[in-house]
Amino acid sequence: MTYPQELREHTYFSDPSYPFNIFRIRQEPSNMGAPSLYMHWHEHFEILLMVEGRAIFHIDSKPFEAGPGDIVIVPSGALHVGYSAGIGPLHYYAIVFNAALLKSNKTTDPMHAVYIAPYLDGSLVFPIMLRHTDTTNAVFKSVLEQVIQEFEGKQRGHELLVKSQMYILFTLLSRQFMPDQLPEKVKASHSRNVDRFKKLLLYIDAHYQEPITVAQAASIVNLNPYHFCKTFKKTTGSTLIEYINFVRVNAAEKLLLESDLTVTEIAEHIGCGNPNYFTKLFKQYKGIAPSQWRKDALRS
DNA sequence: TGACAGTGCAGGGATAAGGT
DNA sequence: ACCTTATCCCTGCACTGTCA
Repeated sequence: MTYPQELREHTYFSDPSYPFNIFRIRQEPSNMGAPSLYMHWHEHFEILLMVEGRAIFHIDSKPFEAGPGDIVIVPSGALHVGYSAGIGPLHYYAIVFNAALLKSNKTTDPMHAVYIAPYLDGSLVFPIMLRHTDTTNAVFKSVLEQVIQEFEGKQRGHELLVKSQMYILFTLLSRQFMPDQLPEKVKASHSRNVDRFKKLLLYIDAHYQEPITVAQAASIVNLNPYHFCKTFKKTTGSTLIEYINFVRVNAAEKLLLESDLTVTEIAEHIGCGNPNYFTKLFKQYKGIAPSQWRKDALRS
């Protein structure tokens, strides 16, 4: 089970001069709606390549349902979260890279300035969803598969080949989509709410051990509680309580793995004083009781 | 964006049963 | 004996739909 929580603030790049990484996310058959991608944002680009199963990704307020072969492009700085949309296994790749990977060292590179730079600095954006049924999807998918193969193969010089492939991908995307840009007004309409909620999510990450009410959360983002509930759901795809519980269960997962605390102690530690309720919650999100999850995790 | 009312469910308490 | 899990029941609050 992979919850790339680490993607949010400190995506792991083994070499700072090569800001590129690929995460393979595999999720066993679970209840529809099970979270598959921790809600997060970062200054990097993220491209999701669906392999198996179906998932719903909420990216800057908008839901996108994706199936095998679909490509999801998460723009730099976008708030995003993913949920399983089926009961079968879910498998996809998350390709994460910083704009610095493709930034030209040459200050006067007109081709780079025209075709690449506008997307790196955010003045232009690609469409978020590239369906497997789109005629051009196969080309982009093929490039991504080569990137994954090269990255996983780790042969000598793979860094340069991956970088070259990403140049090809950006250029092909730019060739395809540059004439069809979204108006600036559309982009601006979402950015305000997203920025507001980033502040709140930081607060929740730091205070999930404490009770957090809707009223408190609403005051952090300067909305009244009624309007807050709707806007939060619209922006993130989940309710406030669902999100807080998800953060708590993830924290519990870490404690189960890395500490000797009892289930009761962990329940208290994550702000869930009642161990009965904690067990119920954990099972709801993970499909298995906490003690059993610990046994399975330590065995494997 | 705010307010209101109705609905649903999160969360807690109590209890019992099973496992170590 | 202690810990963990499951189940039932109740209360209060979160959430939604609607209207202004």
